[in-house]
Amino acid sequence: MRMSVYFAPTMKEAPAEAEVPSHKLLLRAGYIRKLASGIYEYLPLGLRVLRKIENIIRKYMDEAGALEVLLPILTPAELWQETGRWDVYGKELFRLKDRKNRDFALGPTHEETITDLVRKNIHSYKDLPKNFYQIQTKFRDEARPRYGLIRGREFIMKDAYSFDISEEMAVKSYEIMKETYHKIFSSLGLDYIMVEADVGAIGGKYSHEFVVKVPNGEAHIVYCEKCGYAANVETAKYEFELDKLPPEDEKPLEKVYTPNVSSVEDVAKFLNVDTKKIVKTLVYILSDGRKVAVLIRGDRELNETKLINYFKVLDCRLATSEELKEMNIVEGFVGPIGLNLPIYADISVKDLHNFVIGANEKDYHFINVNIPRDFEPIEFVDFSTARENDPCPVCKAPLKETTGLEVGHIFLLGTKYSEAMKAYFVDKDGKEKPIIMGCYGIGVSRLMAAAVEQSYDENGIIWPEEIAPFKLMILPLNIKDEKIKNKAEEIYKKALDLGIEVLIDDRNISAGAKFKDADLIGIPYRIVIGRKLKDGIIEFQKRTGEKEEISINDIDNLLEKLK
RNA sequence: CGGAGCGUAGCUCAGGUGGCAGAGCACGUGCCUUGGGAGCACGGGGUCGCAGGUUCAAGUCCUGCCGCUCCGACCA
Repeated sequence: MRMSVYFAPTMKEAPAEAEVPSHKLLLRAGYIRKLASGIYEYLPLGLRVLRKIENIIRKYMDEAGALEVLLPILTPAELWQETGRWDVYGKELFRLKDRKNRDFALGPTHEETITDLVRKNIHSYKDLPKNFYQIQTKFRDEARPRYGLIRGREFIMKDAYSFDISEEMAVKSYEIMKETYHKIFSSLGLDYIMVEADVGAIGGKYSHEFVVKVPNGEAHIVYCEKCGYAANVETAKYEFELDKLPPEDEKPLEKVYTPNVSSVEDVAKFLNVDTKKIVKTLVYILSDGRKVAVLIRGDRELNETKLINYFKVLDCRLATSEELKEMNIVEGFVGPIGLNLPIYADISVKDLHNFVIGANEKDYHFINVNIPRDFEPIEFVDFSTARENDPCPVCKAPLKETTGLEVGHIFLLGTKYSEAMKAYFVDKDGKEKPIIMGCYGIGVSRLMAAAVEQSYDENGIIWPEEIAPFKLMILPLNIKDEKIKNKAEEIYKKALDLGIEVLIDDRNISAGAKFKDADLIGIPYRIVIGRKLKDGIIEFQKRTGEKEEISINDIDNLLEKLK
């Protein structure tokens, strides 16, 4: 491709609205443009990257035996009503009406549609297993689109759905997808990690996330370098046995005056005790209306996902100041003794001695509290958010913490959708049974951003070779110099003949501008043809920084290597 | 959805107390230049987000709306 006729509008400055590196660079380098919040146009360069990513995904999905389909984006409300998600999905679901006033939704995901296809066309165990996938635009009316391609309202996703005759076979399908995802993400040239994940609202038995490691990512994960354990902090087990304080003799319970001292830090300072000996009492309202008190050691953070899962509710939240007042609870001095609420405790509170709690009275705390002498929780449960240096739940080595971007998520769904939508098959024994499902997503457009987040410098993008829009860029520094121009054209033609994806900057602009644009766009390899041509020398550069001067006689060898 | 901020040329932004719409970059033409976003000259480009109000006069003050971004909640 020739830059002189291409469309890659670069910008010296990033638009003020762009905050994160991938957003700024993809805009500046002419890969994308914004149409509206969370809605982007893919320019020629951007589309090439998308296609590269898609093709890698396709290759491994096909290899795994998955069958590519293309489902409608526009889906009738009836399907969503069947599974109840028309109501549950909420405002995130883009809804619209047709001319006859019928309700439709723009597909945010396609469990309903694919299950409908399967129930209408697959009836026997002989037709199973099946795995269908598609690469398609998805719509979610996000409350807060952000970070460019990372969280959009319209985005491109690969979604796949497996259908099996038994739990055992479904697990097998799941494992095949897990392997396939490993192949895909390593082929994309990305530094990623697979972690255990929460199943979330989509439901199901278990789930893994594939997370590209980037600084300041949205996903918080802990992992063990020793044994390979890795999990989202939402779901990572807290191994408290190794985090316990040494046993102590019980001291007599005492109420102490702690004027205006309520936060854990303040109480620790005021009473001169370790935050590990202070116990926070949090009052939560569950989505089914229940109110509970949850105790957790002062140095730990409560994990609401674990709370939701334990109480088997959809959601939970901390009680507001007003609600506490209505319950006659003294905010800032809440404690389990004399509290008229069901009391649950995080395992961090177990075997804790002589600790501090609120006295349910303004400006007072109890010290030297002991379980079960002074009160007894209903149950000790793992409610803690895992964090760096916690012992690994598998091998006890200290965990590492990192952040990343979730780019893939796989779920073993079970029969949630097949039962709701009556997707049954007749088994060998003649009995009708629900099909066991799995679903598997990859954020294609988000991957494009994730790749940039992982690999860039102050001058621009540094694409992994696997997904770069072009492999080679040729820079004739002075197009008015016939010799330079002709040599560049000659190399360009050779590269094309060899099937190398090559971009030549044949524009009549200054050398500096060509270098700046080339750095910004981030093509992995570069041949620079300038002054030294008269000595028979051209330069071969990698976007990562290495440069070497080579003789024009070695060009054929060089191109052969790039093939 | 809660909190904060912003909206003036394609982009980045300046335009105290109300008084002729601005700069740099980008764009066009010409000259010159070609190893890190060169220089000179000339030129084109605006519904100052929208609507209403106050005023002799509004980019500027007031009200409402819209859009965009950030923090949080949410997020298969």
